Amino acid sequence: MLTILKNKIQHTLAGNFKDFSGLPEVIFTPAPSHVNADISLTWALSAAKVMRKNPLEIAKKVCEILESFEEISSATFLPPGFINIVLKDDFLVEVSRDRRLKDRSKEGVVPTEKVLIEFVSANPTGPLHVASGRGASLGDSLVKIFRALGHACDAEYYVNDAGNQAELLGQSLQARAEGKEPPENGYHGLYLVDLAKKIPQDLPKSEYGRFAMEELIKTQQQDMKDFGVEFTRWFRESELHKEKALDKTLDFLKKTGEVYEKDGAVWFGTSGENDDKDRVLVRSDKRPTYYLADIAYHKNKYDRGYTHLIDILGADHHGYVPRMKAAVKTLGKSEDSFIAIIHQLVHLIENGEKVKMSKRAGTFITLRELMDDVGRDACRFFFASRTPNAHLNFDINIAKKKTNENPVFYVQYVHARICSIFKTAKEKNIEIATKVLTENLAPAERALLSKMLWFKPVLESCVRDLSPHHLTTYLTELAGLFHSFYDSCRVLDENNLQLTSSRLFTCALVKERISKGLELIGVSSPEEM
RNA sequence: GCGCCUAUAGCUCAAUGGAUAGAGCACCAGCCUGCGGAGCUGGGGAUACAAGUUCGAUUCCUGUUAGGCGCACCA
Repeated sequence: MLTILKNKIQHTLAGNFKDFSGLPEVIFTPAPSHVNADISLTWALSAAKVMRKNPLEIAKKVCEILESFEEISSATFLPPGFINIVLKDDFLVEVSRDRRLKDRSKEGVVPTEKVLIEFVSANPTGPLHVASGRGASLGDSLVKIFRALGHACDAEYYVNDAGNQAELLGQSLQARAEGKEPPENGYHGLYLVDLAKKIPQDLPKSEYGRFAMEELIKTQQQDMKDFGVEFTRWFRESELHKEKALDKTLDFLKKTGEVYEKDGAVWFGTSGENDDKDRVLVRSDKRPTYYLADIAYHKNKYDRGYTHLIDILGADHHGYVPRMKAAVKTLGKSEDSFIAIIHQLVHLIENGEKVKMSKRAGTFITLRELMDDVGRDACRFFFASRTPNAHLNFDINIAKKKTNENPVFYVQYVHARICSIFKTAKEKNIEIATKVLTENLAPAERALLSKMLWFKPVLESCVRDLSPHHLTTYLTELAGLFHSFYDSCRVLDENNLQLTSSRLFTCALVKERISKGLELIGVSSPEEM
């Protein structure tokens, strides 16, 4: 409904200023707290450039136009040309009742865009560590947000089960089974000690690698499940080999003329605007590289009908992006059909010092340990609240405290409080209204309703920036406004049942937003805490 | 050496080029004979440094400093 108003304003302004071309788009932003309005526009400021007129005069004219709108109570302008809109209470109430996230105007249209987000994709040689948790949180939240807004979006985990890692893994496992230390370049994590105890008695040693890998894949799948992350598909590299996808991809690439042989290896001419040097596809010993397999995998994604591929990678793999972009281009796909989200690494801090993590030495902290210490909700909320391309500091001491130093409790508490109110209301047989009373709307309740206008726009920001952190910020703000409302507006008042049921409805709306928002980042909405 | 990312309050995080830079936690002062005090109200406290573009810069450009990551016929 807010979109409808925006479009209406856009058209009206276009009509009123039809002498000008290239007028800016109308963009609604929340009004800053000190101006006491619902919506702000900077349209006059940007229009001033196009019109070559004083922005303040434009703003004045716009306000005159907006004042005639039936949805708008007042429109005021301030230097240098800000416009602040106060909605009429009944319109605000109507809008806040609208829970639709999907745009109904597009219903019936066959979706032409299919997004595939690939994330985590950790090697099946050990349990998942905390950095994978960040990628998992990002990916899963984005998939859920994309879907909530009505986009077709799938989630995929690429299982690298075909490399020569299985052999090394097998050797490491065998060493552990014999009570020895794994080979120098092997896997030293203690998880293999536990796994060694589970080796079936009649299993030939040649199968140890396979066995360990399958077990570790199961562990990773359980980790993801317990972390609240769902994948549409766990795609195995071995599937590509089965259908000779690497050979076929290589043939395809050869036809483009960018493939050549040198020193007995097959090279791909990726250098140029993207990459800084050419890359090997097939080694001189005829074994394909990971790169060729990954090109085949991405080709497979396109062939399955996905129009937009999003890969979520840790910063330690960012150098990989240029060659993938080069490959995408050679596959005949537009460069913007492939997007890499690079998230910076997670630094664990314990007792004020950085925890050094080494996968080879087996001294890394697993996602499982973190979840057990901190709880899934706190983990998910914490990971989701930072923009991907910034480093994330994770203070283990604070995390372990399970105190309200983590804002997730602040948000969840709103949900628990509302549930408690509902419980009391039910005991007293007070019904929830289907509408909020617009007369005598208390300031705190009005502020709360106004905040709820921004739920969907916030989700759209998340899609725009490919990050769920706007949502956690929003939820914290919404929670703050609710606590404030709760404090100043008594909900249950048996002397005024009409007001009571109206406020119960406001609570119901908040509860819906909070719980939906938390759900989108994989956090639970407890009814009691 | 080259490339990518980052620097905002004591801590952890926000801010499509906009207004008085917002929150949570911590700290100080208040608030419970009513729906959950894991709460509310008030207070102090921040854009690494230097130039530039702009009516306007935390945001964009350049440089400096500090930190993280990457530069394989590994994945």
